[in-house]
Amino acid sequence: MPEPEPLTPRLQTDRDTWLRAATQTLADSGVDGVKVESLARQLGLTKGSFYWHFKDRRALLDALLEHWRAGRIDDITQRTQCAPGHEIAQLHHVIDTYSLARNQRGMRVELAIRDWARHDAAAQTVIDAVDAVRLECAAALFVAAGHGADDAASRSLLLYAYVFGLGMMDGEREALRPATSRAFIARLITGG
Amino acid sequence: MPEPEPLTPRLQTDRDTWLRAATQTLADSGVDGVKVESLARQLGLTKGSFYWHFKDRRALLDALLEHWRAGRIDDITQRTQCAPGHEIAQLHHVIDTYSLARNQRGMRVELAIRDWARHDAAAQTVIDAVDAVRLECAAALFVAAGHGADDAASRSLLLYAYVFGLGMMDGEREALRPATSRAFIARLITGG
DNA sequence: ATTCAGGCATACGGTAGCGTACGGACCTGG
DNA sequence: CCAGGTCCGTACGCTACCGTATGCCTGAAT
Repeated sequence: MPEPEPLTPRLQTDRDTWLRAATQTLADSGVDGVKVESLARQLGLTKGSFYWHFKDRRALLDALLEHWRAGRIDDITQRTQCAPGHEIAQLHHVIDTYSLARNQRGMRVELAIRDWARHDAAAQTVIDAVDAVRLECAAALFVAAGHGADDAASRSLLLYAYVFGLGMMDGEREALRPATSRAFIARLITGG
Repeated sequence: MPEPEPLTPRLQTDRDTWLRAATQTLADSGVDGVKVESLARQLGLTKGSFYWHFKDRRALLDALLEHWRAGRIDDITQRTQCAPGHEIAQLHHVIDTYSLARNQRGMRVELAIRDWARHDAAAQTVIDAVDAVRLECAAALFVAAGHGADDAASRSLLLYAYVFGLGMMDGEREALRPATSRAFIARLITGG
């Protein structure tokens, strides 16, 4: 008789090892740098392992996208919840979180996926979904802070375009800029 | 005795054919899509032609970078010259020019090079040089419009980060957004 | 102890791309 | 007419990568 446990416990572990290495390589070298044999060498394994866990390279990339999508949507929904009256402060926190070097790795993954999305429909779909949720969440904060719906939508777009544009222009050097400049820009965006 | 003309006139024409095709492919598929044999097929030529005009693939990429650098620096220095008193209007024009879909191709080239710069030192050097000139030019306009030096630098950074971030997020859909929203954001950036 | 599936290695064929060697067509000056 | 340079095609070897086939090893269930 078949056992009631449908999934072996350790089965996902090694699969996730491949996923983590792939994410790291994606951040470092872009999607074209994510190669099966290259990852295998890096992990001290061979393709035999990879093709046991994944149907093919595309399956790895799709798993990567899905994992990123879920993580980003979780992240933004949590990060945009706050007590009434603190919406502008929370928006400043969002700006800092995204633009500061502290999660430079997350920014590199994001930029790699955005570039990937320019030639890949699946990646573009994920980007669109994440962007939509982010814009909606930020706009809700602006509305709660007293801005009109159109203003809120425009400011949200400015916020994210600035943050990701900064990540693209500045890269790692952002942290060197004076905090007063960052605060000045954040005030321009939030109107606070 | 050697002739005084150092360069044959038509020599650059076919070389530029390769450069144009490479730029187009760069915009469409990123730097990894720029392949010698692929370009040759696209042009109805063979590698024999390519390796006569260029030492290797890297030489093509370097020529691409240099051409882009010169063009962008020319463009921004021209676009930021204006009569006194019209600085803010000129800045609005810069924002529109960069963010509107009208030069979507230029934006795709720019995004491809920015992505390329994340793994290539030569591309990064070019990006840095272009960014420096752009920020300087825009900041000069802000200063001429009456802003302080720090404000001007911050607003310039916000301007370009927004514009390129928008190009990355929105891609081709930017033109669909209402003009009132674009104008609202431009006023937030320029303070006009 | 035997069986069996999970997990991985080895080995292979196939493709795409880089760079080189070489040859040939064409034009131009002497 | 021919010598040399320009411009390009053909053919080759090499490497990196993808995906498949297949076999080995190990631990757990019976």
